[in-house]
Parts: sequence; C-alpha cells; structure tokens
Amino acid sequence: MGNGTDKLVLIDGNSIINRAFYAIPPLTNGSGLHTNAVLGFTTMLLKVLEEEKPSHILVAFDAGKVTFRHEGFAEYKGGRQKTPPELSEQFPLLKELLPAFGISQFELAGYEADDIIGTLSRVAEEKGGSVVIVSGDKDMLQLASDQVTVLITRKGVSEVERFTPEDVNEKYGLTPAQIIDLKGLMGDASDNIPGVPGVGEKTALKLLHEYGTVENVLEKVTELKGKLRENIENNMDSARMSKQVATIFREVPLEKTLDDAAYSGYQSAELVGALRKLEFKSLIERLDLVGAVSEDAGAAGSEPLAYEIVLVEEAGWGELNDALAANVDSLIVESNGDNPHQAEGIGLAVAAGEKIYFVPWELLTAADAGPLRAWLGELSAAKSGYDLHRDELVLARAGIELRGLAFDALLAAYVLDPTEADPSIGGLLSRHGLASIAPDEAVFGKGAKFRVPDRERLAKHLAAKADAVRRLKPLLVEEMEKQSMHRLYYEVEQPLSVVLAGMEKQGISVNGEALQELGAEFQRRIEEIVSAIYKIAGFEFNIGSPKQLGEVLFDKLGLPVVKKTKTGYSTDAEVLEKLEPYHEIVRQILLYRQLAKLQSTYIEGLLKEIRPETGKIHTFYRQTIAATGRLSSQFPNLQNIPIRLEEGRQIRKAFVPSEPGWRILAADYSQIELRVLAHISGDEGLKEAFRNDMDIHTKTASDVFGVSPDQVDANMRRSAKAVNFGIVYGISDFGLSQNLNITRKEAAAFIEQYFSVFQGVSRFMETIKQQAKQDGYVSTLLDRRRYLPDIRASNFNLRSFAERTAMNSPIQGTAADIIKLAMLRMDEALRERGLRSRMLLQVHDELVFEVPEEELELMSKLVPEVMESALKLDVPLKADVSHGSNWYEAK
DNA sequence: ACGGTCACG
DNA sequence: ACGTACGTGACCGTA
Repeated sequence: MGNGTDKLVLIDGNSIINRAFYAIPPLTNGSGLHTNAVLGFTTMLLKVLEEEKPSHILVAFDAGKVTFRHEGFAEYKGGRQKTPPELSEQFPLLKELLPAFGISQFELAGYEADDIIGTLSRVAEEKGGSVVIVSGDKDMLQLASDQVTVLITRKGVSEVERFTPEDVNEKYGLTPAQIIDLKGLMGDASDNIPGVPGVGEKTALKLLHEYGTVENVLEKVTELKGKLRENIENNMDSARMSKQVATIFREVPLEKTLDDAAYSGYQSAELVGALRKLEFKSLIERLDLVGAVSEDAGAAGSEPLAYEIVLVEEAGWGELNDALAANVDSLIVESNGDNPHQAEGIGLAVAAGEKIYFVPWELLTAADAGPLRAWLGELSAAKSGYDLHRDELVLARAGIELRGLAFDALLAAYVLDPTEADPSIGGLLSRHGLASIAPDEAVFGKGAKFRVPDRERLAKHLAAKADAVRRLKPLLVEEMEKQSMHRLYYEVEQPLSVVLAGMEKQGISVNGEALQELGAEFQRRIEEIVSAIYKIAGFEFNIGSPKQLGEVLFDKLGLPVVKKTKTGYSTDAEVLEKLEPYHEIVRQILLYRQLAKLQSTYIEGLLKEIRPETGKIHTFYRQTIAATGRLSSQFPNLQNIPIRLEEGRQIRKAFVPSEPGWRILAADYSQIELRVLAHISGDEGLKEAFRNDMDIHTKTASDVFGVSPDQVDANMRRSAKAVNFGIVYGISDFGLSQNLNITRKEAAAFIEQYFSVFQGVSRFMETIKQQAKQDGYVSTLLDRRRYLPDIRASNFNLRSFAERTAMNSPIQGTAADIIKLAMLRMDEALRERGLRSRMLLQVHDELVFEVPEEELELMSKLVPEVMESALKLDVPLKADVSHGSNWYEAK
C-alpha cells in the first residue's frame, strides 16, 4: 500500500459471517458440517471483489474471549447469546477457505474486528489510499470519510447500502463522528450497550440534532423535561460509558502491515479444491473453475488427510499389534445408544502416528484380537480418548476390560468450562480454531433414524475423531495447566471416572417382587381416587392432562386462578394446595398426582431397569453435566428415589444387598453446605456453631429472633431453616417470601436480621459477587471454575440470576468436591484393606454401600472417618452412618 | 420436540 | 421497575 491509486477493502469477518448465518437457510455438506454462513460470506466476497477490484483486501476477526473493552465496561456483550454450534463450526471452514482466495486474515488477541478495521483504515487514509469497509454493523459508519466508504449489508449479505459521509448526513443528519453519540444515547441491544432507557433512535436523533454530542446533552439536561429528562439524569454514566464503548479504537498494535494484505487474485487449483470440499458446486461453475484441477481432485469432496486409515479386516492385525506395542496416541470406541449399559458396540479406532486403525466391533471378540484386548486391559498402556468412562462400560459388556486412563478430552473440557454449550469433539475443535469434523448426528442420524453408515464412512469418521482427540489433548492440557486446574483434573475427576465405572458395573440389587407388591397397592388406591374424582366432577376426563384438569378446575368448577403458565392455567402442587379449602376434589387430585408419580416413575420405571439375569439396576453417572461439579444419574436416575413422604419412601425397601446376609450401609454428610459456607465465609458465629456441633437451624433461629435456644419453637426453627436454605441458594427476599408464604417485606427483614448476626456471611456474599464481576467466574476450594457471563448483564433478571449463582456455586461445588474426594479415598481404603464391601451409590451428600456382616462394624467406623477427613476445613465435617437390610432401613 | 409437573440433594 | 430461590432427570400429554 503505497500511493493514492491503491484501494483497500476491509471486511468485518465476524459481523458478515453472523449475518450470513441468519440470512441463508441451513445447509450441510456430505460430512454433515454446516456451510450456510460460509456460502453467504463467499457470495458477498465475490461481489465485492468484482465491484471494488481492490489492490489490497483482508478479513478481520475478533479474537479471544475477553477484549480490552471489558476492562472499562463490564456489561459489554454480557447479554449476548452464545454462538450456536452450527455457526461456530463454520469459522474454521471460512478461515481455511480465505487462503484459497489469496486473502489474508488479521486478528489480535484482546481486540475486536472493528478495532482492527478502524486502525487499518486510518493507516490507509494517512497513506492517501481509498478504503471500502464491509460490515453488518452500523457502528462502522463512524469511520466514513472522504477516503473511506462504508458498506452495510441489508437483507441478507450480498445486498449492501453504501455510505459516504454525505450519505450518513442524508440518512441521519449526523456526521460520522456523531454515530458514537447516537449509540451512547440509544444503546445497542445486540451488543448489550445500554444507552439511556426509553431513548430509541428517534429521540436520540432529535437530541443530537439539537445538542450535537452526548456530553452536551448531559450538560443541558435541565432544558429537557418530563420522563425523558428523568431517564437521562438517572443514566448519565450509562450514556457516557455507552458512547465510550461504541467508539472504535484506532490504535491497535498490529504486527502485520497493509503490505500483507496485497491482493493478486486466487489460484484456481487451490480454490476449486476448497470449494469442492464445501460442495459449493454452483460457485465453481460461476467462477468458471469447472476445468480447474485441484491437488486432491481424485478424492473430490475430501481434504488430504495427515494420516492413513487402515482397515484391520483387510490389512490384518500384524501392523496394529506392532503399533500397540510401540505407541498409541488415542482411542475411540463407538456405540449405538445413550445408555452405555445397553448400547451395542459398533467399532473402534486406534490412532498411532500416521496410521489410524479401524476395527469393526465383530472382530473384537475374535482370537486374532487377543493383543488388542490385552492392550485395552493393560493398566500401563496409556489411553487417551473421549468419554472413556462410557467406553469402559460398553467394552465391559463384551467381556473386555478397559484400564490405563491417561487423558479424556470430554472430562478435560468439562473441567475447563462445565457450562460449555457444545462439548462434542467437533465443538471442541471449532472452539480451538481447528478444522471441525462431522457431528455424530450427521454420520449416524439421531433417535429412531440412527443407522450405522457403510464401513468406509464409519472408519473415516472414527479416524477423524481419534485424530481430533490427539490434536486436542496438548491444547486442553496446556489450558488446564495455565489455569491451575490440572490437579482437579488429574487428582480428582480422571481417577473418579474409573471409580464411577466400577460402581456402575457393580449395580445395586432391587427386589422386583417388592416393587410389584407396592405397585399393586398404589394401583388400588389410584383406581379408588380416580373414580372419586370422576364422581365429584360428574364426568370422566384425563386427570393427567394439565390442560383438561385446568378446564375442570377453573372453567367448570370456577375455582380462582392462582397462577398461569405460558400455555394456560397452572395446576402445580403449590396452586392446588392453595385451592384445597375451596373444593374437595383438589385433595383427591393431589393424592392422585402423588401416587401416579410413584407408580409411573418409580414402580414401573424401576422395574423396567432391573436386569432379569442379575436382578440388579445399573445407573450411569454423568460426570460432565452439572454446572457446579455435581454428578448426575441416568437410566435410571438413582439420585431422586423418594424419601420425604412415607408412601414413596417405601420404594427404598426394594433396594437390597446383592448377597445373602449382607447389609446396606448409608452415610450422609450433615449440613455439608452450611459447613462449607462457614469455612469459605470465615463467619465466626457459624464456625462456632459447627465446632460445638449445634443444631444449626435452632441456632440460627435463636440468633435471628434474639431468644435463647430453648425458647425456639417449631415455627421459628422452620423459618430459620428456610433462611439457611435461601442463604445457600443465593438469597433474595422474593424467593424467601415465596417459600415461607410471607410478604416480601417480612422476608427482607428476616434476611437483614440474619446478615446483621452473621456478618461474615454477609461479607462473603458481597465479596463473591464482586469477584465474579471482576473475574467473570467463581471457584470452589479445589479450583473448579464456573463462568458467569451474565454477571455484568444490564438485564436485571439475567444479572440477578448470575449473582445468585455466584453465591451458590462455590458452596454447592465445594460440597461436590468434598464428596468426590471421599469417594476416591473410600475406593482406595476398600482395596488397601482387602475389604469385600462395595460402594454402590452416590446421592450428592450420601454414599451407599453393601457390606458383609463381618465388615459391618469396621465400615460403620471407616466410612464416616473417611468422609469427615476428605478435606480439612476450619470447621469439622460430620457424617452420620446407619445400616439395615435395605435402603429404607439404613436411615 | 417441548412444556408442565414432580422426585431428589 | 424488573419477576426468581441453587443443581439435576423422568414421565406425561400435546404440539
């Protein structure tokens, strides 16, 4: 770029690809990758190249999660939705395509595309060149000048509106420089720039025509009147900040120069290869590239692979066996269902250097597969994979052991960000700027449409996954190390995944006859209640349909409507309890609901899950779901077996030891979350209470109500208990008022009183919120992190939710850390001591074991000891233990 | 596929 | 003024 005849085109990559994504209907290529946004972008690009004939051109991208704008303005982009995976997987595609066009890309960590564009357009202007900026964002209009024209996309991407400074004036009556004042006043919902509430484009323009700048509007605010003046006066800082945030930074310290953006056209061969891969056939024709030969023309639609796929069924086992003995990079095990206790294996891929071996499932049990099976079961042979915990269960059902876990990409991704929207292999690749692969759904289909594709496609897909895992591994490990999360990963989550698989394979014995009998009793009562309800109503209807039930209660019987849902009347238990005094039918419906739930979910649901051969139920713990670090349990969920009401609690009688004469032993932490709170808040009163092992709700009541503990009545204790729950959840007066059925004022008074007594807790709640705002995340004692992007949102709801989460997650998450440690220590202890007792279940603050009679005494001491010493806090941890002939009796 | 409801910690 | 307690999974009825 050197003289006045040069023409520079600057493209706002993020803005255009976003526009294109929403403007072009969904589109996928043969390997299942979405391509619509890339297509839209390319269409726009071709048009610009043709019309502008640039001498220099580049595409600028945003880089990094946090930009320098966050330093000055917390809410920036806070309310923006996460990029959908269908779009984020297209970034790498675009970034691969641009070199084929001979177009360079600029990005710099911490800066956004518009700052890069602002900087380069300034440089080009100074050199006397002319500039065309292409974006979907009107903010860019601030850059328009005699030398700079701004093209803003409208309706799709290839149609643009052209802005010189004169056009800006004609359309808005403003100079380009005033565009930032416009944003300062009206804000921008998509960037979460607040502006001044109640001021939209019209009002903002009127004000600027009158006063010229935000500063002048603020200065002369007294000349305004009514609601407008009030709004502006109350949001002066917001207006100033919004203007500042909307101002494009034009001094980005770029390393590359405009010379790096010189454009001399594309190479046909390269471009046709890239477009074929994307399957943009019409573009190939349009560019008259049909005859052009791409380097890998032989395999149209595929890019050259950095590895060779070896089909073991054709090539034989020799080579794979050699590789197993030498060096394996990664392992993929594919199966056909969500439930690893039921899914059937499909095939397996082993990546070793330039070869990736594919083994169809049928071959796994053949004699020839001996070395592979031995390798899978060999503890000292390191396995890296994706969700190996699941793989272990699938392989186990084929009688094959999986041992020697070295790295799990899914688990690492969870440790790095437990709320990651798309932790699939493709999602992780995209997020790391690597070329993505087809999602499983695209290869297999989903739900009822699940089909195993032909061998070639299957082998290719598994190989792509195996290759992806070994490429992701160093990146994920480095990230964990950088953020000091590797200990949580290597010392807790990874070893725990092995312990969990052991518990799941073990399973718990469930007495099907006992469930049947209980179910028969529920059935009798349900039938009675149903006929009673029909009799009262005068006709039959489906009680299980909230819609029909609502019609009966509110239209026919005319009961008062307490609450509504999106779709109609609310009929939940809270509503029904309020309606109970009005009509006798309500109590019957509540009873029906209770029994119907027990029958369908717990009697019928659990019966279906009992394996006839063993009489056992095998749940599956998901270790990478809960945002706080807790486990979840599926197929069936054994973490929500009824206990609160006696009828439901009976279900627990069916959970029994798997061997005659053994016992069920259960141990649960007492008040672990409040103890954790006492520790991390350092609150003296709370610590003292736990050191003296006091009844914490009575103690809270006595302090809050200012009476001695023996004067605390049941009602006071109940209120205090609700306050303690609220504290753990991230308290709000509204939430507490709902829970206690009191007014918001009364609830607020409770909370204030609580905080005046427990000042350490109060300080903690403030500190943690501040910390979350500053860092964008909160952490547990073991450095488990949870990001809270909404903590800086200007939207009250989003922000409040994030604040409560900031208060709750360190507490719930630390409690989860602690029981995970206890599980690891228990697993060790059982093995070291050669005990026969088995750990079977975890229910967040409880561990369930089956224990032979002769170990009962030992285990009754050992389990609580291990649980209580899992992590040393400033207050003692306490675990209560009990045992019985079934889970019901172990209470 | 999704919302309403309800089981647990 | 805003409208909610924190974290899950399963079942049912309905679109």
